[in-house]
Amino acid sequence: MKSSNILLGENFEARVSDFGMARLVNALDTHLTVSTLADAVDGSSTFSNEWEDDKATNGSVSLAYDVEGDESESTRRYFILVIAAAAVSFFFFCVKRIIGSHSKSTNDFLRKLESYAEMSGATRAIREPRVVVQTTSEVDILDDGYRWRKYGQKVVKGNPNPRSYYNCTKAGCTVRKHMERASHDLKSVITTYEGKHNHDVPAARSSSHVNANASNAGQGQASGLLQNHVHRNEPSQIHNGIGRPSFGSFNLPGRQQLADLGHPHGFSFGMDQHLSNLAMSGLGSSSQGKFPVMPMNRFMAQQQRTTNEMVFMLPKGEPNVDANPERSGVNMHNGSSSMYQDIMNHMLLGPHM
DNA sequence: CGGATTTGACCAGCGC
DNA sequence: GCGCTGGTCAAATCCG
Repeated sequence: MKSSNILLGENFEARVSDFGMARLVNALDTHLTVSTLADAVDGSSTFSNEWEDDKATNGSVSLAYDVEGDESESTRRYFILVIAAAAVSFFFFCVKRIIGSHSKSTNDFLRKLESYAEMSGATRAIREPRVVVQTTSEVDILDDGYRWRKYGQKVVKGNPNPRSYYNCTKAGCTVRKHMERASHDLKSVITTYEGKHNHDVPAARSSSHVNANASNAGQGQASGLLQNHVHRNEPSQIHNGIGRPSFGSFNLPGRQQLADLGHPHGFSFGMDQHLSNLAMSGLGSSSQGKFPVMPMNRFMAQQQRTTNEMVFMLPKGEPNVDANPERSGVNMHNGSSSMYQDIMNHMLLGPHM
């Protein structure tokens, strides 16, 4: 696998509805939209790329990027471009995983995106990669398949809800995460992952993560429900979803759509009206509530009882590059349990396989 | 009894 | 230098 060195700029945040790429994959039954938009920039030139994948997928994707000659916008445009490349790479990773193809046109397009990122001078030292996952959930516990040990809890400024800190229990694995309920929305759970697992997802899960937050009465039971669904029901669905794509068509409304969304620096994966809340956005001092939300399909009915919306974000102020090939393995087949790692690998490394 | 959780203390970074 | 804040440590406690 080749690392793409795609850099995610500061303040990058990405949203993906619901949890697990496999579930996302299952949801992609109509069309996706990928677009980028500069904030109130007039396009003196436009980069666009129309791409059409295998006929079997009936898919087409275009990317639009608006630029202007204003020098003061150069930094912003740089970030937008890089983020766009990362987002599209992420998107194409999804596509490629779904259709199981590596068509020439796909790879050409991805290479073009990569080259754009590199042209932007997108190389910088980074700290541990981070992924922020936001979900609307009745329970605090989001089962990502790994086993975690709680090592601390803290009330942070601006949020009356305590933040819980977890370590991966696997020996030698330094991955950490912390979870908290959003102050503005008690149903919203924000999980921040830091680092990358150096091991596979545990084959079986114990109840290690249950009752991690004693302040939430009854969560252990609810969490157990969630885990049951994740580990019994989902794998079959995931398996069915991968390699059996059901894409409709992709189209790219570009800036118009995002303008409608009212978000200045966004790009989004627009699904049809069945889809609920899949969006990616970058730049800006955005709070979660400011993100555009794109519709995304409903799936995982059991999961939805507790988890309705999932958002992936690369946190602000965390430039991310991780070109370590030893840690770049894609683990899609592990289903939702490896979602976090997939996100990390492909948002940071690109879709090359 | 072993592993996980709780929780107060401690530490480091940052801004003033 | 000091205070604030986020993050981590570790002893005590809980639980299966």
